[in-house]
Amino acid sequence: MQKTKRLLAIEKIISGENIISQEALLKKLKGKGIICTQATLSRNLRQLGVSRVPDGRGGYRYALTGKKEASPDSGIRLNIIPVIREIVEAKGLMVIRTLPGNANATAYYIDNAGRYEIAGTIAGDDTILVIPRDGITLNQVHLCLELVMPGLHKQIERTGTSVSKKEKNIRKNRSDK
Amino acid sequence: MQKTKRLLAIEKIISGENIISQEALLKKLKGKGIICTQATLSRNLRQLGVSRVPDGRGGYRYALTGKKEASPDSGIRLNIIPVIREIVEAKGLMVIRTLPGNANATAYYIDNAGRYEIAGTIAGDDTILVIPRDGITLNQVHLCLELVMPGLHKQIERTGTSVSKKEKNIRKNRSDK
DNA sequence: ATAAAAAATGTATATATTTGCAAAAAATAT
DNA sequence: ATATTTTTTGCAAATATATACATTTTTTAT
Repeated sequence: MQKTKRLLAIEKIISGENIISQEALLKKLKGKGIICTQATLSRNLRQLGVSRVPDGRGGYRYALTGKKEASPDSGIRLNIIPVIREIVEAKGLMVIRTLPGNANATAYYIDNAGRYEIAGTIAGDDTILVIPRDGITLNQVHLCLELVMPGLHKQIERTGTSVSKKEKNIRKNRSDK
Repeated sequence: MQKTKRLLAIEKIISGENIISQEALLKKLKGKGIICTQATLSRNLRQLGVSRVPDGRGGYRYALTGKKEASPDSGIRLNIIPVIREIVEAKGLMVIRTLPGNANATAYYIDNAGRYEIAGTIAGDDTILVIPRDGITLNQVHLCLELVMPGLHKQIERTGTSVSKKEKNIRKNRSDK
């Protein structure tokens, strides 16, 4: 997808250079062969959690805030799903089983998505505990994970609930905002 | 000077409420008898290092960035506190987020305090799950942690639940600087 | 493969924020 | 106290960013 590539490029540029406006970023991207409009950039920046912060010298620059610095390799994004073996719900929590040794990387990935729905994750060797915030249903967490890792549920066995049409609606509303 | 008073009021408002635009802030100030134009506000915000950050839910809010919190009173500061970034309550549990790699040491520290209120802790890389004993409220756990790490809540953002009276006081004191 | 639904994008425009400039207020010097 | 310099402010205008809407592209379902 074109968007993913652009998002990664934006993260990279912003964490490495002094970008003072969306127009400036637009040009940098152009230099990399990535072309879009300022409007798209505006939307992408919001999505990435990028904000315009005072640089302490009377000006402004764009910076990644709230979320972690650009993840070095993007490859993990595509490979993250195959290591997930099972998703189990219990006690209002979600337990994700992964291939041995893969829990941490996966949890790290989930954390990095910076989703509000997820209070936090804890990873052992092959198990991740996902703790939803109060007021967040497990279905919402599923949707959230699906957003973070598109295609996830198609591949993974899910124990404990079933996905309904209602869920789809929730999802729709979410992304509409 | 009028300006100083305004700057302080701005900080206070922004750290306590969800401000989504300069216009909104303008009104809040007006409610406190502080009147100025949006242009002045713009200048003040830059001076304060306040920026407009994506709120993760499709909107924006103003937030203090790049500013260290005032660390006034107590001389005794356990160096464990600075690694704690956030405390979230969820599902009757408490999730403590730390700087990467610091969860274990912190959890160990908490365990060693030997508090009855805490059934146990589980730590990943940057997240600790604190499990209260049955019959123990999260507020009790907070108090407990405060005992173990005096000054903790003054420094840490707490999210996930409605705020108790006791806590409001803590917050109040905090923003009063 | 085709239809249906959802997501992404550009255009034009609305909204929000910043800034040049002149006036007013505050601080400093005489 | 008065003049001089510096800082702060409002106004109006410039600039920057966000968004409604229509359209295209991508994804998902049949």
